[in-house]
Amino acid sequence: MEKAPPDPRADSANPTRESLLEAAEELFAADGIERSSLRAITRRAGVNLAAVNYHFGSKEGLVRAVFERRLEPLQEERMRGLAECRAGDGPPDVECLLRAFLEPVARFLDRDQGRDTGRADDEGGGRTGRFARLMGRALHEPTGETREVLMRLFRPAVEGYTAAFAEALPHLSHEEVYWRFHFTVGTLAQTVSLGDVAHRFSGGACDPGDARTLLDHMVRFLEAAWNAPAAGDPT
Amino acid sequence: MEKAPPDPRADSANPTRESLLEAAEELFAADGIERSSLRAITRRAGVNLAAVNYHFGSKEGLVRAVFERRLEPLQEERMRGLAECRAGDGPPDVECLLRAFLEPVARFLDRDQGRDTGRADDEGGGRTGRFARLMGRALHEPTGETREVLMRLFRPAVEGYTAAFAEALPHLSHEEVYWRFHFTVGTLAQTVSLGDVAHRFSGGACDPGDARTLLDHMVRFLEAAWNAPAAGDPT
DNA sequence: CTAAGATTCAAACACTCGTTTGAAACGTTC
DNA sequence: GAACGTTTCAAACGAGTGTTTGAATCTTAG
Repeated sequence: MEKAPPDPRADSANPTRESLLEAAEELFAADGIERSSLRAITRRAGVNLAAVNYHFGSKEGLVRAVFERRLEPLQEERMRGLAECRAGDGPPDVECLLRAFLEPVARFLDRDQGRDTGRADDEGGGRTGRFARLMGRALHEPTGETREVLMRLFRPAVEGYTAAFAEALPHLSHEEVYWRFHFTVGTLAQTVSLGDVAHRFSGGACDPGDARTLLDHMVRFLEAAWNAPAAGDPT
Repeated sequence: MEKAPPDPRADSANPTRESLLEAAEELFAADGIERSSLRAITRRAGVNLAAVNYHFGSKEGLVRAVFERRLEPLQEERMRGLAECRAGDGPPDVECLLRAFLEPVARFLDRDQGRDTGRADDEGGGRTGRFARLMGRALHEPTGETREVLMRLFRPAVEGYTAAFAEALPHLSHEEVYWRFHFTVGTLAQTVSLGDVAHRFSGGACDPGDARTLLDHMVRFLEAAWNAPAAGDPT
């Protein structure tokens, strides 16, 4: 209230804002949010230190903007995919739901983000996309406000998809649907943020940069998991 | 090399060491490693600020000690469980492997840690066990050396269990076994460190403090997932 | 051209961090 | 009880943090 950032139109048009978001995303993904100092971010972005507080109000505001820039379109895409899975008459299909939920993230896993980062891939990242690692990591950073931002951004998709899964698998209890959805998110988060660990442990057999193959692995794994018998079911 | 900490015998007998490990574990779990300052830790432990550097050499040494204290027995327990699953003649059973791998962690989820912490359960922590949350979070903290410590502690279990899963499901490729194991760890990590999110999103239906029920949910989910058809398999 | 507003900049501020220091207190052994 | 090594303590150090400030610069309109 007392110090709203001066964003008259926080659109794309501002080069300083954009380079800050780019640099912050890179460093957040590489070193974590807390370890990335504003001095390092502004140096990388080639702008003055005070620009962060001028354009975003605070470091927290920058963090929020970084997440919103990526997560809002991602969640919208998820909601569109959910609507498509519901296009038919009967209950939605489990595989369709899984693909609609996972695919927008898998796209981030590809070496290049599909975004206009200017230079192709500088030394900054590892084997997987920058924002992919950042997203997986962000869930586990307990910073109070960041967590609230993520919850707010995720909530519509969580509610929409759990409802759809409940329709697709009507024999599952409310509790079980939520646990299985939680497990699904865990599978995704682990893969997205720690794919390089799988690469190392597997001796190179697992390539987290091959988004298509990885997505197929995940869908096959999770589809069978969702179709597991319910709690009291003796099958 | 040049400044080895003076641990002649780093055993349990030292009260300052012990209170430091306790306080550090609590704060690391609650606020994250980086956000927990040595001043806050030593204040909570009721010891002098310099005690950390005296007993552990550095903050990094304290972090390492916190993880080793819990993870070494946990991994040993996992290895014992793995040996039990292999007691029979045929290939090991998938459910047996899952329970042997997950159960030692699920124990940490219970409100009381089941460990000899002296007092039963002090106020520390939220709905799930302290160390449980810390473990899930630690995987995602990119601190260079902490990560190496965790990799070293986890490696034997990873190798042992992936080999056992490969025997249990011989139709799976090397790559697929590692990915599915990776997904399994993700499911566990998410549950362990973000169980309260599931609690919130589910409107209270999911209780991450009920370790037994939760373990059953996970095993049922993951067993079906492991039994999913292989990559090229048209079933 | 000039006045007004938006943006950038170097410098400083107030603070916290992990670590170090050197003296005090402690416990043990001769 | 004196001497010793171990452990604790208050205080400070130097470096790094996010943020603020006020003047300089750029942009745009009257």
